Amino acid sequence: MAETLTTTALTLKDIARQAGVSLATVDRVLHNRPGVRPDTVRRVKEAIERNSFQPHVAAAELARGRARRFAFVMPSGPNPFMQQIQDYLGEMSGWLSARRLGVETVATDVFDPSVLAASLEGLSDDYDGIAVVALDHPGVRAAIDDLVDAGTSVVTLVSDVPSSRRHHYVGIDNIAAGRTAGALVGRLVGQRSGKVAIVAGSQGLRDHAERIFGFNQVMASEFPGLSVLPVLEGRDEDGRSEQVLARLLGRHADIVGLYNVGAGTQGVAKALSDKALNEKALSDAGRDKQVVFVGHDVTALTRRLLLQGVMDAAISQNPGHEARAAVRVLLALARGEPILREQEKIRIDIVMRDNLP
Amino acid sequence: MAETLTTTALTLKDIARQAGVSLATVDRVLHNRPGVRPDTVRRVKEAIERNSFQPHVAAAELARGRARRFAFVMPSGPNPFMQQIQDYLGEMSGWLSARRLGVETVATDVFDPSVLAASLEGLSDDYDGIAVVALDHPGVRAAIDDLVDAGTSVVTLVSDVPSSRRHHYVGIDNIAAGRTAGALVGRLVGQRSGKVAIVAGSQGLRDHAERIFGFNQVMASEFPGLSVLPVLEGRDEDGRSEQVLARLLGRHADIVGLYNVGAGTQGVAKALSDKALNEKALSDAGRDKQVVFVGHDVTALTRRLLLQGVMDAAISQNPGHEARAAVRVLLALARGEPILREQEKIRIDIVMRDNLP
DNA sequence: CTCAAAATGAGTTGCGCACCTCAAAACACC
DNA sequence: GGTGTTTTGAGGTGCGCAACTCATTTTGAG
Repeated sequence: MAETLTTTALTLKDIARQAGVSLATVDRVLHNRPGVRPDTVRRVKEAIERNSFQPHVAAAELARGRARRFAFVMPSGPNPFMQQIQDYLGEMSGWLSARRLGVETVATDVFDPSVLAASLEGLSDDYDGIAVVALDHPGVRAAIDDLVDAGTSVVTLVSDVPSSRRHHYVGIDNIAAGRTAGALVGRLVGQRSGKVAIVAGSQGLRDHAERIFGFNQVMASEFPGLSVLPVLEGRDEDGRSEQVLARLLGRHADIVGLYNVGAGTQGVAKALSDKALNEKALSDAGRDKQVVFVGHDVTALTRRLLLQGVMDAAISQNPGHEARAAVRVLLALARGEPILREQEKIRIDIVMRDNLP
Repeated sequence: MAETLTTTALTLKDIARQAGVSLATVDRVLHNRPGVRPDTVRRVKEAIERNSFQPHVAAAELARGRARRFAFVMPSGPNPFMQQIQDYLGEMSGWLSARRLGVETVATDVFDPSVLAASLEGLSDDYDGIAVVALDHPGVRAAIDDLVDAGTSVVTLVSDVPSSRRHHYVGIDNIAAGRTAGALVGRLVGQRSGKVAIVAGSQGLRDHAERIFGFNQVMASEFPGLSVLPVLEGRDEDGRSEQVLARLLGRHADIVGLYNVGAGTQGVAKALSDKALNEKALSDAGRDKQVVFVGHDVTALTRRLLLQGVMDAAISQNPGHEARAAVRVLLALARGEPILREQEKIRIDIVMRDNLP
């Protein structure tokens, strides 16, 4: 009836006795210190295996005694999503200080590779681990690899540099996110045929490009009745996004779907509702006359738009989860503990009105 | 440029000095031990506040020295979702034993209130905390309250007993989950009108009833073109689910949507694909002839059905997250640490083909 | 067999805190 | 002022491990 998953009470002393060596030797093996014969190493490791012994993390942490410092290198500028991540880091402060962990945020222009690389370079002396919202660029990759070589743990956050030797990536697969957006737009449009608009910040941003790629993939293969219009670039600004989209909506009367890849949501929504108003003047349109609108991230704004029915779905990555996962991964790396991949994996959330978090 | 979120290096000794008292007195205040004048208590607490001091968890854990034991009271029988939770608990074994935490699973008939209550009664002697998949019944509520009175931490898992004094609920809002399912069926059906079928395990199960309630709520208020047929009860069994659904599909040619509330997914899918085959014999039907199928949980089966396009969406609660959240909450309760509500909250996930985890 | 190098044992210290004891001091009451 | 009670101080012990020193033993090379 009761199945035991774990039982332990052993200490290093027990391992030493079982292996027939002293505590000092076990310690040497455990921390890969030199001066132990290979055969002895094997005997100790066997004893550890046999008992599936795990050093008591609390004791280890206490004995090690070092306070660890982590840096979060984040974009300067008023990005609401990044702000959310920082807010959630702030909420962890009690948790962090109870573990003697220091987390500091370093704001920098992550969009300028040389500035970002320069910001990273100096950090390895001051920090045990670094989480960075990274631009995928050779200079940045080199800076990351230098940090890793210097013994600093590095995780990329939200935006990855797969070619670097970073230890971990905390974020979503943006191609899959784009595919998800495409499937949603296509399915929610239903049997209607028509055109689909895309508003992005810039196609030069890796994450935006990947999302667009995934989106187009799905549209082409599964929704032949929908034709995708050339991507509009709104630079993640409300004003410009509104402007370019309004012009497009004016030119094409048969737009049935809209994918907003990045920020600038306020402007996009404005252009869309203006259009709806105009049409209402002409005919009393039902749901089927409306444009299906899918965007990214759950912010105060998108939350409101979802509740109002202006927006149909938001593709989201949980910023709180990302903040905590990054800290946990850095901590696990610093302690030499294994990473719980399943726990740290960031999911692509589909958020609609009724499952708003 | 660098903003400090946390800095600490203080110890209890520093607090004692600042408050002008001895270590012993600080200890008394910290652990609510008697024998300290109110005025002194205030001074000590002020010193703690002033420095936002947090006791070092590792040191506290080590000094306290107690190994903690938690029990997970789960349904016996082959429920794949519950099996997943247990699997994820198993994956944590390293993490658990490194913290000297023992987690054991207790299988019982959670659907029989007296059996469940009896299982719970004996547990408070052996365990510091208990997670239970609870049936909402007065007897069970009483058993939970008894455990709480005995000083045991209790969290309800997946299924709640809101009227009890359990410390926490780890699971989703099933009404909102039903609403989400309703919105998905309605939106994916599009402009078509017709009938919608519901297959549940039993309307007597609180979670199923709540989901159905939420589902109907949305259908009634937002999709007047769709009429919901009486709920079929499949007892979460494949055979029976297939049978009742097949009969319904035979009687109503204009079924355009299907909501499977619980298990029995295999049977539901079978009935659905048989119908599709029959129709294909008559006319070469496009997507618009198909039945929109929304169910719950991501298992090997639903994953396959989503990939095949048989199923359109699965409403899911992350079993790994639930397992870990339950453990973390029990641990936080045992240690007297605060619970990170945001972290432990279980979301309603919408899983479609392209965002399959 | 000799000697240096390598491997190992034995032991110490301290991390920060919980928990305990015992004595001293402060206080309240008559 | 004396007595009993409450409050406080001082100190010790140990949790399990990391990190270190120094003495001793074993090993391998010559």
